[in-house]
Amino acid sequence: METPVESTRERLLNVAEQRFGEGGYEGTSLRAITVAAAANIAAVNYHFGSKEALLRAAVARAMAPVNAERRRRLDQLEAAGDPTAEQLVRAFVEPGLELVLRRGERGAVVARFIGRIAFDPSRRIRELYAAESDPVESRYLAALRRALPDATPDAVAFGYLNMQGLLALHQSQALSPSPDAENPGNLAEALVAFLVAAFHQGLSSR
Amino acid sequence: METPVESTRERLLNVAEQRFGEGGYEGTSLRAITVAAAANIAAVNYHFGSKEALLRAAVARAMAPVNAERRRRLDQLEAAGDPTAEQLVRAFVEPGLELVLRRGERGAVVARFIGRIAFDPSRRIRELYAAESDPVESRYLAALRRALPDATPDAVAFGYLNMQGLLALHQSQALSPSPDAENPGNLAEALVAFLVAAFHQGLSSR
DNA sequence: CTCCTGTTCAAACGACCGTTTGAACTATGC
DNA sequence: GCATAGTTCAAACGGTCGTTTGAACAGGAG
Repeated sequence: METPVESTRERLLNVAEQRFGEGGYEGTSLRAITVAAAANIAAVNYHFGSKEALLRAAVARAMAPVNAERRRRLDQLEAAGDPTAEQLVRAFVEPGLELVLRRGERGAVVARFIGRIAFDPSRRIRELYAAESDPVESRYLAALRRALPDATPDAVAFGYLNMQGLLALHQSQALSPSPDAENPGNLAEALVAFLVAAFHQGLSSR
Repeated sequence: METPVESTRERLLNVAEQRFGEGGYEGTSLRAITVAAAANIAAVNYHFGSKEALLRAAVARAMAPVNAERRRRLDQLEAAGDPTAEQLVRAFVEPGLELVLRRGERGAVVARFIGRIAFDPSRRIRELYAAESDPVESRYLAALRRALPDATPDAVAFGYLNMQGLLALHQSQALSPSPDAENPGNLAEALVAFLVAAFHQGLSSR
């Protein structure tokens, strides 16, 4: 071995990210993960404690840079005055899609993993994801309410939910062949335009 | 037995609808279904042939009235001239949410089932759903392109994908506590307004 | 060298999975 | 009556699941 290669723990997280993203939590066995990671079955329980703890660790690792970037953008926007709805939507959506843009194949794997887990059939798993994506939510909601004074708080919350959902949907690539699959940059622009229009026009009438 | 109660086949479909909608396909065992339906394990393979065939039958039964209503509305709209984007969005979204409105508790169960299966982690299952929801798709796309002459075909397809996705998301109740959970009528209106705005403003710039 | 801590390993645990079997039951047609 | 076709049943099939066990291995500290 020339390169000090990844540790067993890292290999498990990498493979878990990929397989959970492809087959979901229930649909992926620890044996499939450990074989692909060239690790022993018992390694999962040694390093993480259980299958669900492995998932939790993978979600936390995958969400950390996204949350950090969202926080950074929010700080920057709010330091310059009251941000517009478009700026806020951009600050939410782009960090989620930049994964795909900037990190090549691994970025696409991470994005699909995040998107898939966010909509897992099991409420338990969805809540596990929600806990990791929570930290910036209330700040975004407050800023959006300020940017859209004509919309009721309920309407803003409704829009935020739709934004979260559509982003996760595109991340997971669950929407059959997305027309922008081969061009993630266009996807981000199209999604931002779509959401901004919906926020501005579609919510005020409520 | 006084009432001729439902047949084993119907009870299996009803329970499958409910359980698959709660736990997803992988997360729901045939034993859980047959116990709740007061049927023998072997009944599934006798009446349907396999677990997947049971799912297929349940999806077909659940989608039939939705597809029929969408077709009916499309026929009616096109008979009266070129429909607007709002009319088309309404004709797509409302049949999917009317389930919840008109059929009480069972309607909500069916809606959640449909929404959940549409985003199942397994590509196989998603394709099974897509096959059932296909028949009206091309008609909608063509009508939408006519209603939005300023948007490119790709942009219209992108909007249709988002509409499909958001509807399924709200049907599945995967978006944590939806603010309109207790009032499905409002949900339909809000979703239509949200989507119509996005279609009109958000797609023309592409 | 010896101890010790951290890691990996093959093997097995009990539980649950979807599916199949063949016998038992039911009702209808003759 | 009897045969027949449709349905239900308990039981078992082989497999896979997440988890646990206890021994083997590694390498730095004393």
